[in-house]
Amino acid sequence: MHVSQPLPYQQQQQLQEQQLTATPSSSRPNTNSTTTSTSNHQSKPKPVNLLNPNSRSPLSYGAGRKIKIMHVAEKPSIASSIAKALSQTSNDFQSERSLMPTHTFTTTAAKLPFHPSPNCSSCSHVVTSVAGHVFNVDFSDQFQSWESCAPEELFQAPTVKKPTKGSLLKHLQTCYKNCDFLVLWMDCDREGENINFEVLTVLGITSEPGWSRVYRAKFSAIAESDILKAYAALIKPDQLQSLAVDARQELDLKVGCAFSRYQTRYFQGRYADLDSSVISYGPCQTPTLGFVVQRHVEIEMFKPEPYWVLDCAIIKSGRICRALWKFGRSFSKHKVEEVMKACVSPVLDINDPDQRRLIPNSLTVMNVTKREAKQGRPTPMNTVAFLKACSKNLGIGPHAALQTAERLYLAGYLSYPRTESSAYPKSFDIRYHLEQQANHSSWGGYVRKLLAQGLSKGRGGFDAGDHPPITPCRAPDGGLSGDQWRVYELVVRHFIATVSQDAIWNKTHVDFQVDNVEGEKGAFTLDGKELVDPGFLEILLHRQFGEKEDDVEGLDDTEEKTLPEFVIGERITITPPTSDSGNRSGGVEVAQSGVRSTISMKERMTTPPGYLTESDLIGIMEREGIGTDASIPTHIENIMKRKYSTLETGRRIKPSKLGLVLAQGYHLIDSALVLPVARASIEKQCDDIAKGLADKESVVVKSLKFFEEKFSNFVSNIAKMDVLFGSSFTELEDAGQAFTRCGLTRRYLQYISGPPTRLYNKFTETVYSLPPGGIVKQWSGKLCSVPECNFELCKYAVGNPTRTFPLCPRCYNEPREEWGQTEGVASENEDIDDKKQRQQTIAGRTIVLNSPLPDLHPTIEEMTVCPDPESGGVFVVDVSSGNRWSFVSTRAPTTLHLPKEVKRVRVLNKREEVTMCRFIEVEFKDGQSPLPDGEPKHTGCLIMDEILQGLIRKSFGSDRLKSSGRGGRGRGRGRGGRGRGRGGRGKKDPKMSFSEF
DNA sequence: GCAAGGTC
Repeated sequence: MHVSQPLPYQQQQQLQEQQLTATPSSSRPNTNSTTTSTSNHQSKPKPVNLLNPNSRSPLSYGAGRKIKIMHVAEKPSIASSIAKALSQTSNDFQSERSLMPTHTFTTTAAKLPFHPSPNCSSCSHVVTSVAGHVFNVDFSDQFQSWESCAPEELFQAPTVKKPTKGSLLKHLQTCYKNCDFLVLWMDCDREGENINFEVLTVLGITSEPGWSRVYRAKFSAIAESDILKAYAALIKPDQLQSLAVDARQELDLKVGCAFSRYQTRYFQGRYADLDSSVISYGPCQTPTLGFVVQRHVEIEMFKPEPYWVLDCAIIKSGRICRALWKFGRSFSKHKVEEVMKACVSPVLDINDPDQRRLIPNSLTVMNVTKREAKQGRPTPMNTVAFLKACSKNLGIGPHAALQTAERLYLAGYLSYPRTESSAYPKSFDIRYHLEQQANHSSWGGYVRKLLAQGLSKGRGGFDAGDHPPITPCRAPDGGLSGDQWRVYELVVRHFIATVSQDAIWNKTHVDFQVDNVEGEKGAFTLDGKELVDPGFLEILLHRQFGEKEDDVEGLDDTEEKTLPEFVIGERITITPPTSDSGNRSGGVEVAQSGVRSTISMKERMTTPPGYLTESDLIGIMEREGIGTDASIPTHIENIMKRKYSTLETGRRIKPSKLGLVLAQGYHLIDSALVLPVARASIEKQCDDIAKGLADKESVVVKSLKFFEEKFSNFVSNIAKMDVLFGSSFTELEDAGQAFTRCGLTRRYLQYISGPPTRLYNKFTETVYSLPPGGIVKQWSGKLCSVPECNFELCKYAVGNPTRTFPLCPRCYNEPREEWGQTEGVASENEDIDDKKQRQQTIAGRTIVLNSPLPDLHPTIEEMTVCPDPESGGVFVVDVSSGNRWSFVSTRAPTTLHLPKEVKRVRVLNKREEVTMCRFIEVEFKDGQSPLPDGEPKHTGCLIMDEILQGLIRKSFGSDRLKSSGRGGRGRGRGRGGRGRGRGGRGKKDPKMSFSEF
């Protein structure tokens, strides 16, 4: 048999590079070496039949020697469970807290056999983890900008996978060094399987010989025994499931972004007061909005109608009990009147021999049943139940609840908060977790009692396998307060309740029948209940947790209601209502025994349903398959953030004007866009991939075509939605104030305060967006220096201290390549997390902290006094109208201050011969020239002229709008990374020196 | 300025 040797690290790197170079350049990213093309990820070069893992047996690999195995889990907590379980027999266990906690240890083949290499002598293990997905799917750089293409082109645009954290790739590659085998321990679901293949991509294992030494551990719980069992029965990663996720990712991205870009552009180009920076669309967020709007429509459509009921009051033993009319209610007043008349009319006394005497009618007790009823203890909580409970009982929204639970999890107080399981796994040590709670001042006593008398088994629910239900796993210790404490207490009490006794009620049910009215029309019932044993109710603060026992109706609260004794056959006189006492049926004899009843008719109105509560919405989303336990809070948060809906009292969600017109607009054009079916169809297609019934490529092609058609239909019918917008929002031409002049029409542009802020020319119907973050003001009437542009310039003031730059509305929106970029080029390996840290955003939009015009834009060039080597930008004259002159860097919060004696600064056309920098002319205020000879003016190049340098004081601001405490820009991200010589800002001599030039 | 899905 062929025995393959492990690939040394360098060779693995080469292999990966070869694979990357083998991909067509058109679909490859051009800059980032860690980026791989989606379409080629996992599929090229052609691996040795991935679907037939046994195509090459590794059994004799490593025979007789020590082998090294790398294990990768989806999150650090699982990695540590795995390490703990596998290292039981080892005595060299070590944990290292690097980027991801990494555990190493050695085991012998005798004590812990590794089946893929049964004849090795021993195994050295390295166990580490990722943190969810390693890559994020996005469009390639050329399709990032909204200006880069028409939205419909996004359907066919190439996608790339960008690392969420670049340093993680290095970490994994380092750990894999010299490893013979790789065992993947991601969560056992589709996403986990996809992450498996992401790790394989990172390690460059896309073909033999690496593939034959890759295994997947399939575990259904994270107890030691489950881990060992999975380790003993390793399988191969399932590429089909992973491909299903790839397909889902691509579809979500393309459909979401195409619709979002299109409708944002369309409506923001027409209406001024949408109050949302982006009009997003998504296969989860839009149906979520749809549910909220649907309820609104139900409420709006609701017409209250009068209905009538019979109200029966039974007075016995000095108490009044209200019996329910078995018939329910009727919308016919006349019918109810007739029944009531029959009920209260006197009847012939059958005991009267003459059959002439009238006596009042009676109710007869037909039946009295008493029985014991159990109210079942609650089911263990999964994420969805937890989120509902937090919203309902604590008034904490799903987003905040999950965040809080996550913090509690990381601090060790709670088990993993994202779980589908609502039943304790067999291996879960309930008693152990309960004992941790036995000393608490509020519930310790109850817990001790419970431990002594014995626990009940967890009731109902479903064990999804990967995580137990949400449970406390650390004793309360005074370290918690506020919402963290409230959430913790809720989980603890609920946990205790799940293993407590059921509550036991004594329930009484009494049936009454009006003597001469047959059937339900003449039937009334009375229910009472007494708590015999509170069981779990004693520990719960929030009685909503109590679950109804199936066969007990009306036990949805814990109120006791005792009834007087009734005996079968007992007859109760019906007294006519006092209002009718004027015509008491001609001297009817009324029984005065103290037991009597009245029957009266009540008019009521039907009432509309309320708006959906968060809890309702979570329930609907779960039922309709919109989002996952982990993502449901995000989708709800999303429709709030985008101003599609608002949170009202009682944690009810009401659609906004914008949300309403969107959802109703989709209904007018194509209901499928707002119903859960779009999501369902994506899911269905992906299911087929996972099951091997369809191949990924053709599913993606087919689905894209499907959504592309939906998109084009949407575009051609957008007018239908626009009508709704028109009646709800202000059109741009009716909004805003005259601001600066357009260079094309010489008419004033209107300033739309937004969000987003923008300028609008109603004659050309053109929208000019403005940079977000700073303040845009009118200026002097000076025109843009670009030939033929002629737009009036504005001022853009940003940062602290404020720097003010010129801004041409048109050039900002239509930049030319020759002017260069406004954003410093990111460091070579910048990943998504780095980028997030570097950027500040307002409502999702990146704040423009520097000059909005590029440095080579003619207007900027005219004002440029010298380069700013530290940032790669240039210094320009600050255009604020204050009386102090300064030069500001276009790419960093750096300012060169001129003294207050300076009256005016002019940038001349003349350039210095060596530095090519422009000469500047400084003019001093009358009699205030600091120059030795009192010269009123001085001209020179800022870099070469010592007098000018002597005048200048340099200051550094903060890059951040809000002070973050860290200050500074972190790593140098200047263009090309040059000019890092100066460092240590603020500590330097404030007088600037250009000697380094 | 865009999605949804992992998780930190």
